[in-house]
Amino acid sequence: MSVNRDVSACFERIASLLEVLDANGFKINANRKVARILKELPEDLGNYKDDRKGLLAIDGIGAGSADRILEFLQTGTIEELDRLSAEIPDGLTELLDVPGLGPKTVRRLWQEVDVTSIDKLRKAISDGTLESMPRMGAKTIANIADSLAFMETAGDRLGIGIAMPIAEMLVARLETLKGTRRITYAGSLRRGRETIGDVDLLAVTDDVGELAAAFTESPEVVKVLAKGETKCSVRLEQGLQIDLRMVDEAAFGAALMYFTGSKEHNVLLRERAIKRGLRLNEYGLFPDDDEDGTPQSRGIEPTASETEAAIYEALELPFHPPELREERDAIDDEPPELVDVGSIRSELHSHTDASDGVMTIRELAMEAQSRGFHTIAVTDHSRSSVQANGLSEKRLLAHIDAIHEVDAEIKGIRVLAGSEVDILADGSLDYDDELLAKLDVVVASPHVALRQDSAKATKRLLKAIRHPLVHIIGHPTGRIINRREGLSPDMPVLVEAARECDTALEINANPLRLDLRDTHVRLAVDAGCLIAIDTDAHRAEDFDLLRYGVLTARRGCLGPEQCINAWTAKRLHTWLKSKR
DNA sequence: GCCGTTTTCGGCCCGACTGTTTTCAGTCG
Repeated sequence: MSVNRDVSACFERIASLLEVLDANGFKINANRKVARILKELPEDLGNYKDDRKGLLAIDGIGAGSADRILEFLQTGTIEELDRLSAEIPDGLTELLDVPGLGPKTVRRLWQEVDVTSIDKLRKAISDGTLESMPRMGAKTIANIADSLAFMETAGDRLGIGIAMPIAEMLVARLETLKGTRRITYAGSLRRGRETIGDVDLLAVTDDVGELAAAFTESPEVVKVLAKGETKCSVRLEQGLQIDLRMVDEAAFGAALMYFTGSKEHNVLLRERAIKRGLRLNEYGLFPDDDEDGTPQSRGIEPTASETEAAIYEALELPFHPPELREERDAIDDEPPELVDVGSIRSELHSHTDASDGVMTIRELAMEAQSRGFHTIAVTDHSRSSVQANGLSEKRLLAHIDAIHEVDAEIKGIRVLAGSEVDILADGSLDYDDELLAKLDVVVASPHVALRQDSAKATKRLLKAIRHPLVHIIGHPTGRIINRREGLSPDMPVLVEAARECDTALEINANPLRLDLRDTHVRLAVDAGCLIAIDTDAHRAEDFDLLRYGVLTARRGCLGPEQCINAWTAKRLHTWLKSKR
């Protein structure tokens, strides 16, 4: 799949180069859109080598892009990219990554003072060259210097597992202010994306001054980026940017919709509004009278504004849950029924102190019961996972007995004996079939050889999927977000085999993993696969991670029918036994 | 560059904030 990434990077670079050259903005956007599409594409672009028609069938890819993709697949390069690169100094586009520097400024830096890289920019600040430019005052220069310093320490986008608790902490604190009537988070966090660039908070308050002050003076704030009548922005210690927008109660729905995004979803909604003689902005959906100035500033009554549902309805569209507001989600498609945290009734992947967890079997079972589950599967590591204290065959046999004892003791929940069995590099499993057959649940997961090539990974996982004693493939790619790419198997092939063999694919809910990822879930759901959502709990509080898995599932359109954790005990146990 | 339930040409979302300059351009989301 790295070819997807490579081609996507080419289009992103073409867009940046065009931007600095002051090309047509729509052309720039079109190239950037193609870059996004290719980055998210769950199938390997290599499959399109002889399939121009297939490329053209993808929304957003036209003849020009299709030809350039094919050109890259055949020659390893794109002539247009080489040509544009030759026109522009090498380091110039990296200047676009400096917060506050846009294409216009970068172009001026290049042409007026020969600043063509971040290093040269630093020098131009320190030696005073920048001050000589028109429209380049002391504040602007100080902001650029600050951005450069920030870039040195800033890392990747934050994982949702870090950003969500921060957002919830801020919401809980600002909620207690006297004037605050409502406050919630929006943005990519509300859409449940696996990583978060910045956090958007939306509030209704009777006292703008109080809320703005409390927000910008929060102890975690290291820099106030903006502080206006309706919008404040700050940066926290972790490098995370938080935007706070304050709106009128009557416009809350429109604002929530607007700040939840995605940007691309908003654009589609606005275009829809225009076609219907309406105008949509963060203040509401208004009749468009073609006059100058914003409708809200001219006292025009909105057609809808108080709730998101009212706006979708007025646009004659089905309501879209936040998780289905990405660029890939068609706006006129009726969203299917989705799983939610309340519909999850079992946990099928968990660890005890027999391997690398901290709970005893009994503690684990009691915790699962307190969460309202009808079934908990105890799935400690297998013998090859030495670092995780994996169980030898002998220890596993004793463990199975211990699990059965607890199952007999505790009423109200079924405690199943299972194992998280390593899928070895060649696709074979870490225990022999005779032992696997004694287990109620087999979760087979890759833990080693996670850098093997795509073809080998596909073969390896196929073998595990087709193994008649395997119920679930745990964290199928083994990726760790921002840290390890993991395997890149041919997903369409895997999901097809999983459907045929009635083997479930796991969404590992740990926010560091979220594996399957959302686009893979969508592929698996469309193929008719069974999906498990498991927390991979090692300690009691890990059960709280379930929500991240559910968000990912929802982004992949997973409904309760295809999610084995949402099934009744009877149905789940019948399915488990069908593999015995 | 892409797209079509008015279009194969002519459109392509909308507003807030900052900084620098007196009316707005640039950036961001």
